[in-house]
Amino acid sequence: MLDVQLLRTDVQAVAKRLSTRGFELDIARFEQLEQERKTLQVRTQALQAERNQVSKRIGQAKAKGEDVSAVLAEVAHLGDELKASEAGLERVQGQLDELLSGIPNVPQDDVPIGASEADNVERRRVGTPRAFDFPVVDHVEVGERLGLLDFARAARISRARFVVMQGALARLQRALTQFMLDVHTTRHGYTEVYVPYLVNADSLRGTGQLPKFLEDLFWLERDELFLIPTAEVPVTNMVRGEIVPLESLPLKFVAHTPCFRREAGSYGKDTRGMIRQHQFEKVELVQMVEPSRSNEALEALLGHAEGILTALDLPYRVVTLCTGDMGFSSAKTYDIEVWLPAQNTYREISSCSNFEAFQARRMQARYRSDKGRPELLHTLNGSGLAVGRTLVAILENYQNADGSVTVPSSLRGYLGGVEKISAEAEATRD
RNA sequence: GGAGAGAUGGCCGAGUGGUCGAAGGCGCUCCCCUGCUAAGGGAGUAUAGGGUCAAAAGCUCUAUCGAGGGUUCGAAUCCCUCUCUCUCCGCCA
Repeated sequence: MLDVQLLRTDVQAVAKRLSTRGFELDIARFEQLEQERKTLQVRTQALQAERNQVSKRIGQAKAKGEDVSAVLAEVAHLGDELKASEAGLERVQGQLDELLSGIPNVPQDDVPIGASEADNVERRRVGTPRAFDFPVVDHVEVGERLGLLDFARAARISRARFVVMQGALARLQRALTQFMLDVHTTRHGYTEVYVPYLVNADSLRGTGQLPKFLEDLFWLERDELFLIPTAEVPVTNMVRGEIVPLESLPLKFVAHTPCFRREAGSYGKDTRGMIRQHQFEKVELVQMVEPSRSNEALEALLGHAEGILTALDLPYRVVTLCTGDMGFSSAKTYDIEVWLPAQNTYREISSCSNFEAFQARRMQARYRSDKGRPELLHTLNGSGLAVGRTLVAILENYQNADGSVTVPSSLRGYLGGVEKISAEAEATRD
């Protein structure tokens, strides 16, 4: 949520900046609601003040044993008037909140302006895609030939966009998760947290998934809970409604969770394979920092995510998302895209964003500044990394002509020293 | 799931219809005193929003005693619903 003060003082400038991301702010409506709000609030508060004063007088009079019927008659009219005024204010405030919570974050000045993915700006490429001397196959074929990846059964158990993995592949996913968590906790200074996978609506409002993106969520209506679409939701909401001491900053959390997404509106996209699933594993990095530090924190966080890819020796590139492609709550986002040889392209494997105070304002997540005043935190997060897609990248980039998959050296310790996953090894294992 | 008890400021804790944003204590900040330390004295110490103002300061108003609703001229206090915590029983990983 944007600072309403900002809109009051310079709505034109805000609207202009929002238009760069394809959002048209209804200025007339905002100004009209603000006008109404102001009138109603002033009137309501004046009536409340009057009521309070009279009530106080009644109390004093009664204490002295005086007759209060005259004063009571005086306030008789107040009740209905106040009630009507309060109701009006509440209605307008509600409309204002609705308008406000539907406005996306304002992009930072250095975010490239553009309409879509096509206008994102590549920032750097790291690693060289491997040259294959045999026809590469995609991860689905790699996994199915090994007998370790099964979409048909998953569909029977559940429905489309789910997967069953077994044997060395299931273990490889677990190894990846462990590896990522270990790197972030021991080398990058994050505190590992374990969090709920079912969250309430307030948490989703806090990080900006609600009210706009209900369609993308799995919703357990009976229990008024939602399956998390990302660990960002429970982890960021750890500080909702809190005022954290300055000394505790920056807060750096890493969490491994499954993520659940309905993928409404993406029916034709990525229907094959594990790229787009209703359920996938992710290791998420979240930071809460002082406002002046959030941009350097974003660069650092991006580096932490990249560290996983370099350790796995997977080629990738970093792109700065343009205004039109950024997420609703973000002020600046970098995507990391990993090389997928079978698609002959780079695909998103991490998204690192600075939300500035946008989420913190919704959550009322604050810290006590050196001036002693509570101020809104800046929140950031990024995948470090999407485990499922990392698995895809390994299967494709590390595939061999004989159908086996080499295990990246940094993961071997997590797999009991196994160097290669092959059909034969699977057939002979205990 | 059943029975009971509770939720007040950074913390402890008083407050069962009136001058209560809330006694008292602890903690914290500033000042004074004390040649160190200890002790003592004084002042201050929630959050959000509105109005005034170019802005800030200041002044002023409103809201908030777990959350939401209700009764009342007036609610921390009475009523209803919900959430959470604790104790006992049951069940369970």
